[in-house]
Amino acid sequence: MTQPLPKYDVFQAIADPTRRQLLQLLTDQEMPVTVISGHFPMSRTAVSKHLRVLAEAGLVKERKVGRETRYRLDPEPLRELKRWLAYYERYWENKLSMLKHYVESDESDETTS
Amino acid sequence: MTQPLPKYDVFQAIADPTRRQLLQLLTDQEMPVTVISGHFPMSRTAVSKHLRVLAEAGLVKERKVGRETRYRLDPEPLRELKRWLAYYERYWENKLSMLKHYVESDESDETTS
DNA sequence: ATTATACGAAACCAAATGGTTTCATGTCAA
DNA sequence: TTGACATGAAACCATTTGGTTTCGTATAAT
Repeated sequence: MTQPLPKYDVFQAIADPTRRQLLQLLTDQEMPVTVISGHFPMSRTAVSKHLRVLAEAGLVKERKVGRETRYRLDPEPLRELKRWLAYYERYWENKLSMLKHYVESDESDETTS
Repeated sequence: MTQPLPKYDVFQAIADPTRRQLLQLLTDQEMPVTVISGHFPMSRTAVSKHLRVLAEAGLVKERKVGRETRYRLDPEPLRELKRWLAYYERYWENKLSMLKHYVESDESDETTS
């Protein structure tokens, strides 16, 4: 009940460039925190925080193995992004519709004044 | 030269829910600031700032008409997002590859220890 | 000419963000 | 058991962010 109400959504999660790099890095490999942070010019703790943000957004899954925590990509939440994007896709698919809208709103005013 | 070096990229721009609503609102209509801000529970100035962020990311275009500034959607920068997304798409297209990766990285360790 | 409208700029503020360092804890290795 | 390693939690800090209010200015309307 009362879902933990994730603090971060996909949109926020991918807004940060470091987090996007993290996703890319974890695409093909499940990796422990220390190894992951080795790829970034910031402290392990900082990377760890980014990972938690990604985890809250559901973009990575963690798994405890001995004393280490391994992370791997879970692209599932990107579906939402895909759907969001699909809505606008038709607008660049044919620039015609764009132009149409532009002209229409333009006229609707010029003719009224 | 030396491009104004846009302060906001698409990822940041769409991270904010208000700005996503703005995009949606401007999808079918070119609108002046006052009208736009009428759709939001915040000050006109606040909306204006969001619009500037969107403009810097190239997601909206502004046009001065008399004393008003009209904004309209420009979905072009969303192509970049689309491309970014395409990279991950294959990973959810078949969960098989995901599982494969998972098992592989799992074994590569269990068998080594 | 005067007033009202549409807007941006500026100054300001609280909260969120991205980073740090330090400390505590659990697990592995000698 | 003793020490090293892997990690998260906590406290802290500077900057950014998202919002506000106030003021200036350009354009439109009377």
